[in-house]
Amino acid sequence: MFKNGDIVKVLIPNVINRGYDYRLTEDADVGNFVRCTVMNRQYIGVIVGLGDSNLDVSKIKPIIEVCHLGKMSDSDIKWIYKMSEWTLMAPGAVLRLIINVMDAFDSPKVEQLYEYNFEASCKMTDARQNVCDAFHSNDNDAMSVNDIQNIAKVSNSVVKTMIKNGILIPTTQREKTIDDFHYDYVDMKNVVLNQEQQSAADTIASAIKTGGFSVHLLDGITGSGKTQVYFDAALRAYMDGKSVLLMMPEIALTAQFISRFEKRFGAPPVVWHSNLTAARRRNIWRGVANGSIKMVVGTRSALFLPWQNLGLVVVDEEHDTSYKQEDMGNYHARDMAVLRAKVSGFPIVLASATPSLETLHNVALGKYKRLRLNSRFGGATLPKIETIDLKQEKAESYKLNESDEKEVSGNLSPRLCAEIESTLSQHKQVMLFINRRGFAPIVQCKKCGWVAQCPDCSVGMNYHKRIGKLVCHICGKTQNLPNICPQCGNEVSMRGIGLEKIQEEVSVKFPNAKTALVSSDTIMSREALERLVRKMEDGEIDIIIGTQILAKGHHFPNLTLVGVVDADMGLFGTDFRAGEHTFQQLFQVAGRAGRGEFPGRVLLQTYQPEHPVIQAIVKGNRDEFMLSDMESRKMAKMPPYGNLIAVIIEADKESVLKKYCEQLANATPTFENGKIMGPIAAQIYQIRNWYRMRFLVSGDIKTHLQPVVQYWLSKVKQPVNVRVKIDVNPQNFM
DNA sequence: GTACGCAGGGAG
DNA sequence: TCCCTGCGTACT
Repeated sequence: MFKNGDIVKVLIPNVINRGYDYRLTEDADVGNFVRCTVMNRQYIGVIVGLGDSNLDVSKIKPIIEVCHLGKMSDSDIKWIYKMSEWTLMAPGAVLRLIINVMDAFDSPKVEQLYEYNFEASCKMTDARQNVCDAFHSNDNDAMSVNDIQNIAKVSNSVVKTMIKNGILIPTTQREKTIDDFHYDYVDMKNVVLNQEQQSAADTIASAIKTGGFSVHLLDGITGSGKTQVYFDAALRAYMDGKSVLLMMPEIALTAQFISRFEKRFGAPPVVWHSNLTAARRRNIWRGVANGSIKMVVGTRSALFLPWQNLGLVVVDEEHDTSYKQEDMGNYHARDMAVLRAKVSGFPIVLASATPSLETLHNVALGKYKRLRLNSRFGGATLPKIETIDLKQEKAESYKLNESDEKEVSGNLSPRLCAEIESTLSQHKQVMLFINRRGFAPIVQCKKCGWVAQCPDCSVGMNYHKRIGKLVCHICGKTQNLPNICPQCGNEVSMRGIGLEKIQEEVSVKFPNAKTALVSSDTIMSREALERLVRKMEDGEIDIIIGTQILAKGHHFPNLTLVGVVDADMGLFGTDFRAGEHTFQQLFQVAGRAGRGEFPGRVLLQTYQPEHPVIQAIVKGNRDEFMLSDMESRKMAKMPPYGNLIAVIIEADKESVLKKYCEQLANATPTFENGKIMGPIAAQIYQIRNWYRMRFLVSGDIKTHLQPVVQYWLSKVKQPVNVRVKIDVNPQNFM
């Protein structure tokens, strides 16, 4: 306990902060949130210890106030520093992930709020639908104009018109506060676990009871009932008075999932994701901080809520790449969750049908305990998976109009088409998977070879037929499609396959089928996805054509055929994880077929039917494939058999970038069992007009690379207008 | 990161 | 002489 007048060290939630000293104006403790100023700006910081700078007393400012809402425990603070050590983010940058609800300590704002008037009929445009979805994702709470714009991602004029037309109606100005909610859960005892599930649940339960750090991998195929097992664990920890976090990727957080939760726990979960109103974020943050919210279902950022007495974390779909944060700092939420459990000493559950290689490696080392669920629920059988060799079975070309002379080359092989035909005739549904948005990934001149490029990034632009424009998939910039080549004036052609192109082919070859296109371009919110799921369930769709957004989470009982248009896509990247990720993705997609009472079939179109990844999926031998992939990583000393840190240098001026990289290259330290490679131009050299170079630091598994990188970077002064991004265990090699 | 202060250059 | 810009520094 510190006394009024003591000098304490306060961590400021700021990208560069490592702690500043302040004078207390009242008694306070380590872990207390305090309000203070840095350069005349107010921040909420955290007391992390006794002041230790040798500053003149006159320079040390007083704290404005101690906030009596929540507290960080010693282990929470330790976790911040551990995470900082691991990711090489400043501790303040880590704290900023926690204190990201800026107004959590202010009294609620008085703002005009609006309700959505569901009685009013109006013309539904895309933008208005997004507004409607924004209300749905916040339980139809009243919202401010600001919230509506931010969440629905619409302009002010859309909101204004909706107010004028009476679709949005002004309502009370008071925001709901934490006291307006009650979060009590009980075991509804309406689920009977099978023997396998029960034994897994018992193992986790005993870990919760004993306490202390342990990692459990809940390893079971889709439909094997992983959710109910971790629900069981969550209940036990909750009943023990512990706080519980159920973490999952954004797209797995479905209405289906929420209703299962509600059924089991007797009340809906507190849901935390990126599309919440400011008031709701504030409420949940405060509720977690004061301990009244003890269970949250949320995306990766929920790990950074101000947890009190956190006693269990579940990471569902632990292999999912969306756990890797890449814009605000570089951290892997799954790994940081494990770190948090380790520091605080509580059990953590990782769940997946296709665990990551890193996790399986930890199982092999005996660090993680594997709990297998083998039987599929309700007797549903796994789909039969076959390949179609595109070298043997060429897709037939087609005419866009009967009268056309020209034929367009197709991408759906005769066998796949025949299977679609027969599936449709049985009144069953078809899913076609192609993991590329838009119509064509390359727009090129037929004569001179000119390729449409993004003016701000060094990548080609994709043609999107739906909006009739060229789109950059890196920065999102759109441009008009040139009618003729701007270089030589000749005709331009579309090359490569995209989602929209497949839809075109489907509409020609199956003119009577009702199709739906599903990608991040057409599905802007979880609600839009839910609507689609409902349409699918109601049989309003015959053929659903989509990207990986379709790969998980949904039961479609009538879906019996899945066609993967290009199974080779992603197999031959430079990324050493290409095989693993392709396997996981195709495995997940394959899992969509035949989840109901009807057996499913999966057809993979490929030029490489003998490729080990394809063979592993066909034979369904995940473990064998993982073993062989693991072996090749071992040979190449790649993770998990080696450590990697990517250091990406970005600058808006090429000269500055070049000079700094040169200095860094000259300053590379030598160290045992590892090396620093580079600089090379990053795979995407230019993004949003910033130039990018990349160093790769590698070392064997026992070498800690973080201190090497830290020492190396500290030797060269970083110029202004240069960004240094440090990516520990990079997942992506852009 | 970002506010602020200083030095240097151009316009009046 | 004033003001704008660009760079460097310090922030407790």
